[in-house]
Amino acid sequence: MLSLKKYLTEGLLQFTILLSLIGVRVDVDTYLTSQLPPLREIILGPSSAYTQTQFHNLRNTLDGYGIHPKSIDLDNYFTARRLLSQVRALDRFQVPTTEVNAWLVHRDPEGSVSGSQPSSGLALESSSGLQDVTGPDNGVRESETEQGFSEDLEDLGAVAPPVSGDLTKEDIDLIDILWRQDIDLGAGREVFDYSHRQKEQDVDKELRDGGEQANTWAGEGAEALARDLLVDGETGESFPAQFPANVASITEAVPSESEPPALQNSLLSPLLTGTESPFDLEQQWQDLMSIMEMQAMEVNTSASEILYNAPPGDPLSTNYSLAPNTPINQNVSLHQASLGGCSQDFSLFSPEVENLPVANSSTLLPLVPSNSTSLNSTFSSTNLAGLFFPPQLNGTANDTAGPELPDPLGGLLDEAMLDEISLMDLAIEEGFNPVQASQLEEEFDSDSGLSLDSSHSPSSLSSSEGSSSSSSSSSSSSSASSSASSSFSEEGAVGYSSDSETVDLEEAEGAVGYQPEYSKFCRMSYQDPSQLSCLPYLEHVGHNHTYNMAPSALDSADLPPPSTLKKGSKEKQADFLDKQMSRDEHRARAMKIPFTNDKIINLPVEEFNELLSKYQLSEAQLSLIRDIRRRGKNKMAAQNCRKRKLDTILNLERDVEDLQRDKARLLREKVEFLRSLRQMKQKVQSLYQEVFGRLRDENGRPYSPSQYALQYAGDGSVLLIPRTMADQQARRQERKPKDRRK
DNA sequence: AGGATTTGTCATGGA
DNA sequence: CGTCCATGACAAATC
Repeated sequence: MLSLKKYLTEGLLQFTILLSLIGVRVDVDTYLTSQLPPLREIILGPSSAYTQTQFHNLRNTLDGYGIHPKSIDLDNYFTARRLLSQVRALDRFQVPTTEVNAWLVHRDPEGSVSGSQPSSGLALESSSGLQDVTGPDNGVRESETEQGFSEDLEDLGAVAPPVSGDLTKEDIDLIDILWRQDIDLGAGREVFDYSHRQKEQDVDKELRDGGEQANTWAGEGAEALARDLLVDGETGESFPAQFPANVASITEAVPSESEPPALQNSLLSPLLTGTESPFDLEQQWQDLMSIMEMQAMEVNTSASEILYNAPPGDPLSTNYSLAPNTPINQNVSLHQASLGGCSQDFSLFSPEVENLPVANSSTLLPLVPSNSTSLNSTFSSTNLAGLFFPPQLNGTANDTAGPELPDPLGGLLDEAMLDEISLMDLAIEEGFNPVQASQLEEEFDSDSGLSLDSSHSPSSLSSSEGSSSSSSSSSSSSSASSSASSSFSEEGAVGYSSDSETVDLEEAEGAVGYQPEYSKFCRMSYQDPSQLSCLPYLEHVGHNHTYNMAPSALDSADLPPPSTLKKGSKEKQADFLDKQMSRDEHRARAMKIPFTNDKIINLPVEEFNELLSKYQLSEAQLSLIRDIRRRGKNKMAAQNCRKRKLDTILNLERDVEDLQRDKARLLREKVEFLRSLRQMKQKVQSLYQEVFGRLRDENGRPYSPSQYALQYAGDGSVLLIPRTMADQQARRQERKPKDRRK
């Protein structure tokens, strides 16, 4: 039965922690404060809450070596520590959300930049990037955007934020997912802008010059593309069969770029390097922002030259310098914008271009001529690839390719972030209501972690009480353990006399006995006089809860009734001292016990027996002495026990508060995260539509959204594929996550 | 007077 | 087996 109690207490505590953190719906505070019988009774109830829990065991086995196992204060300390660590562990478990949230806050287009991060300019860039995205006149603003781009580079370099070194894998995964959205989108868009313009020119020339389009591209540094174009036999679409040869020439301009084909890598590289410490999220975001900026500007050689002239030591410059030069497929050059990333730093993709699956599948229209063999492995390592980017083009497909194309991004987002979103949605639908969210936001705007305490149980002690309790507990243990050797006043009340006999006797005169108001201040500090320090002037007050008990038969002989009316001060003093004495002390005096109750009680057994042997004591005396010892020890034990109970309750209270704080914080973070996610989704969708709308087939006609869809491949390329194929791939892709989840 | 709280005590069980 | 300790339960003292 006892073990069951212990189990219940401990288990329920943990269960409470879990409930409050897992189930948003479970409100521990409600259970505790609303007096719902079951939980409250179990946790705080008269029996189980007071039951000694496994704290001892935990402490002794984990980190309690060398410490007296029965020290109350240590109970408090270790319990608090253990529970706190649990909470923090849970918090750490939630870190992904936290980290991502912080990151996303910066990209808030409204410029709601968290104060803790120094990238104030970033939000502005973000907004401008958005404007560019939606702006109808991207091409017109060529020059200014160009300038802005270079400025951006400087800014980005200046704002490079500190690296958050302890990102967990979940962090990185989530970040990468979000990163991919924007990167891919921004990339695709930027390329499309360029492609679009190119297209318009080239189409005209094609009509005029026939097969001389390659020459047309020479000026743009893209002549090789035309060479490599393949014509899809089914659709008639032209697509690059392999990576453009001109990339090499472009990369030459990059100081530290050694591998020419690394251009394509830049799209994914920021993500892939998420696991690499030196690359921080802020940087990634800045990259993304800059890419978005780039999409509004004209990509031409002059711009590239400017960029390339950036100091070689500037990593940002080198990173971004690649983007303008991106070779562009005349049909669909989605990938170029995505190459704005840091190819130099993250040349993860092998230069050797594996033959695209596209080549095998004639129906596929690879928008990006590049594909990398190392991509799949790299991505699988980040756990992202599977989610977001199907390893191979024909091997996987997104949900995007719905028959009626309404949400082309659905696949990108819904599938890629299936896990996260579903979890969050679940949480939102089940346990999270907007009212709560807004409340949370309001509460946390005040930056007060304790804002939830308004609903706190009235029984909760004030912090001062708690602190006094804990401080008292620390000193009481020493008292309990060392009191054996300390002198004990025979006149003082057993258990809470001062450690000085003379002080007790002489100064107790001014004491007024039990004073409840003081006892409340010095709660739980009755055992050790030193604990009265919270009220120094009470130090000498014998905190004796003297009973006005009727003298027992033994006492009656010797003890004058307290009501004896002798006016002398001596009498008064004796009277008072009598009152101060405990029953056992009266008895001891009555029986003429030759030593103090303090010794009787606190002496070790050997010394105690030694002491007894020194005197010739009657059987009654011996019996009384043993009773006194037993009762005295039990009294202290009872005090310790009650103190422990109280500490346990206080700890539980504190734990509940902590959990409430954590829960509220997590909820707030979730809200912010979802908000950012929503914005991202919208942005991605608009970009997708814009990109798709700018696509033209070889005849200059736009693709029908009902027949084609853009697909994001695992290597960062974007493909234009027929809907039917997209459907198939989507179906195939649906099964994968389930398998993986097993 | 009576409820609530504090404290001491006893019985019991585990170490 | 004796001792010590923890704790539930009870009662007295006190507020």
